[in-house]
Amino acid sequence: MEISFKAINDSTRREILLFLTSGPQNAGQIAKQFKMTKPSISHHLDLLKQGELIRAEKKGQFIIYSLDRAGFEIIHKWFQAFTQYFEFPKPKIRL
Amino acid sequence: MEISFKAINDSTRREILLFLTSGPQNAGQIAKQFKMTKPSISHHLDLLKQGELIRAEKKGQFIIYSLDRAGFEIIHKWFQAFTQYFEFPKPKIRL
DNA sequence: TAAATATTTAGACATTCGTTTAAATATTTA
DNA sequence: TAAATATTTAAACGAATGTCTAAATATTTA
Repeated sequence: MEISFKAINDSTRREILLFLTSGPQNAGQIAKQFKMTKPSISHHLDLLKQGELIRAEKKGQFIIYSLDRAGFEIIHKWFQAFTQYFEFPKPKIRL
Repeated sequence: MEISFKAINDSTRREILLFLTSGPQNAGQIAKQFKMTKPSISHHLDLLKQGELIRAEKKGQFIIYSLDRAGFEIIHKWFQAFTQYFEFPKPKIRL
């Protein structure tokens, strides 16, 4: 749990998560989105993985990253303790 | 936004938030819950306030802290970008 | 107004964090 | 098997973080 909160406490990592909502991507494609070295992105990916927000799957010489439900569930569960006190608007349904 | 994520990336601060779900409390009462000095708690309260997760109201010689909807909404909005990809179970209704 | 109470501010310090460059590992292609 | 490609690991370093003690500010009470 600790590490999931840590993982989302960085704008680069949150952008990576957002990027992955468009579908699984390999490390190189992810790194290409940022003006930051590959080792830095690799480190961010590692933290996201530790926080169970993404998972990695080796495919030949590539490593494919995708969103992992587990970490989001951790955050969601934490958040729910507060939903009793506030009502949050539901997202508009997109027709 | 940045600061809201930072604010919840600390177990003491998350415990303070949870404690405040039982209702508004003054700084001393909050500090009493933790084995940590008052200045440390004061600093945590300041960060939570910066993240708009709590608000402070002076009442005589006390300062009363309570949950602030604004910060929770920031986190909720961010989270919603991912709810399209995962379904999260609704909390059981307490009868 | 002096003392007591509640809380914060300031300064210091060790630890953690985000980034970089250089080197290592693994896989594919020629 | 040698070269190229994809990605990570290691080491270093400045910046940010969490904690403490000491001092300051504000309010209430005697």
